[in-house]
Amino acid sequence: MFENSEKEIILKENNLIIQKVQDGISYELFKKKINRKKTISYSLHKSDQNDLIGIYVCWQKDIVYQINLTSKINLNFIESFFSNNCEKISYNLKSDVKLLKHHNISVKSKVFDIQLSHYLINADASHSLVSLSKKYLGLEINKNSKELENPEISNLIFQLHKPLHTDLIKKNQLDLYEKIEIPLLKVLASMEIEGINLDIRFLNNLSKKTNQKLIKIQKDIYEISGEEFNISSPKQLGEILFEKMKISKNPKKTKTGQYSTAEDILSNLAKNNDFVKLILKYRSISKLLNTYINSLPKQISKSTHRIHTNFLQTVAATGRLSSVNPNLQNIPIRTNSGKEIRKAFVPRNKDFFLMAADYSQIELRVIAALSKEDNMIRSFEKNEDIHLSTAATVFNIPLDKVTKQQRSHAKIVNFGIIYGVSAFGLSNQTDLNIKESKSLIETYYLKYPKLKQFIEKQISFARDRGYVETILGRRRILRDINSSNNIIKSAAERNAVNAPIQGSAADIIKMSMINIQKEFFSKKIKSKMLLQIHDELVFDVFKPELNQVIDIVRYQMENVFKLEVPLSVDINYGVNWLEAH
DNA sequence: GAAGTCACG
DNA sequence: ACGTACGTGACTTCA
Repeated sequence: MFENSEKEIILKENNLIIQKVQDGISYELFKKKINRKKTISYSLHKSDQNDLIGIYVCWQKDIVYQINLTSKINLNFIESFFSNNCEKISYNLKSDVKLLKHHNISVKSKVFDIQLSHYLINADASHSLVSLSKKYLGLEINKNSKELENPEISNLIFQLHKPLHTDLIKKNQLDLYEKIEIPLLKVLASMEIEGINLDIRFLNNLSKKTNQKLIKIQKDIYEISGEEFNISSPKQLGEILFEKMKISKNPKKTKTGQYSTAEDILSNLAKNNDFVKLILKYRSISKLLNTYINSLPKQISKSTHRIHTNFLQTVAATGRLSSVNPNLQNIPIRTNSGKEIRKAFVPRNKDFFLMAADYSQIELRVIAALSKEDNMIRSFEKNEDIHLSTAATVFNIPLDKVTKQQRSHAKIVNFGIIYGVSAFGLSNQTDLNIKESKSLIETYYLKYPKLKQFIEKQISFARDRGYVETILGRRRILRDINSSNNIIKSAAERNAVNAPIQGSAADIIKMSMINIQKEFFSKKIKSKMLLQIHDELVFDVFKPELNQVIDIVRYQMENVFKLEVPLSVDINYGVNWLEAH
């Protein structure tokens, strides 16, 4: 019906027909037609300033309709498009949800996200349209994904919908996709739109003080070394330390043959060398200054005056989220000077607190539950300090006889279990030599036999099936699990143990985020969820709601999924993120 | 753009 | 006898 209309422009490129839908008769017909379709793919047309100028839609291979916003075809059309019954196929729906929200439009239709669905099929693989078109459609596209234009995008994602949907079912991921990832995307969109308040004046002050410290240390370094050089250059620093000053007999080198000046190496050398201490001091201060103190203020939105991170839902191979522009999942906490930076993250105004809710030892609880290691489960049930009780168990002594050092060793082994422990790695992390590390690990397995069985079971499952699974059935494909190269195979075996643990913890916090948001909505809570940092959620809490919010968050986080161990959550609040810890 | 380093869980 | 912890992102230097 469009072909005969004089008003439409028909373009052909690569067999793709692009039909412009104009004001008047063709638009009216088009609207009726859209409402009869079952599935439509779309791609939002944005200006360089990220303003919405139109939309491309596709419901038939190689035919794309272009609709530009005009006085007649306005946002009402976009709103009804995202409200009707027909399923909308998109690529990176979260970014569209945010843009539409900006225009007060919410997505009510059933949706399918190409990128997100493939993340569940194979998280390690590329989810770019170019890769997916090759894998599922056999198309060789000689462009990189950034060069694809909107009409091409809507055409490709229309064709990708069915094969991806089929693959989701085949890989048993549809439930996880529909019940977790799709609802979560909307939660993340709200959190990103909300943003977090930053105290710029505090950071500016901190910047001045920190900068002075740095200059002083720089001067001291130049004085001792007898020359000025770029301390931030590992190459130059290595030459000063290991050639000019000869501070080590057998300097460790990196894989490219350069002297390694990494922290763990310099820390050892610093024990009896004040110059190296100064270098480490310089390094840590310049890191804080460049990555956080001076950078975060530049990321504040001019319109909202807040920091809006972007949570990436399709990057981490285990099912975790990641955070970019800026990364708010690696804000310093471990050192005293690092902690200062957390004070810059503040509530939206005086009527709010910043509140943090942390899962306590969630990964160890997960491994205790999955392995059904009764001894460890009991420690969690009794709410004991898990590293202390591990030390008591492994060294066969009462809890109150455990030394600091024993607890610290137990802690390192506990983490080692999660990562895939080795005697070498353990001896690297402790003052134990390889022999002592080996015997510590053996004793550990002797006392926690089911943990050892669990590890073996994961590896044999992976060898059998080629993947491992989380508590919600999220898969990580381990193609190297049967590799003839031992190094590669061992790495895959560590992944077979680690991925279900890290991934199950990710499943759990994702579920709780969805439930918390739902509760906030139904109880008309004004407080907002702002950040997720793997085992922690951060909230802007309206003061009158404090007790109610604490109850909701604790209940939802602790009861979201029944494991054979209790889940425990620590909640704190205050006038900044540091106080909320 | 890769390499090295280091911030977090 | 081999080389190692699991998962990320950002910054600086340098070819």
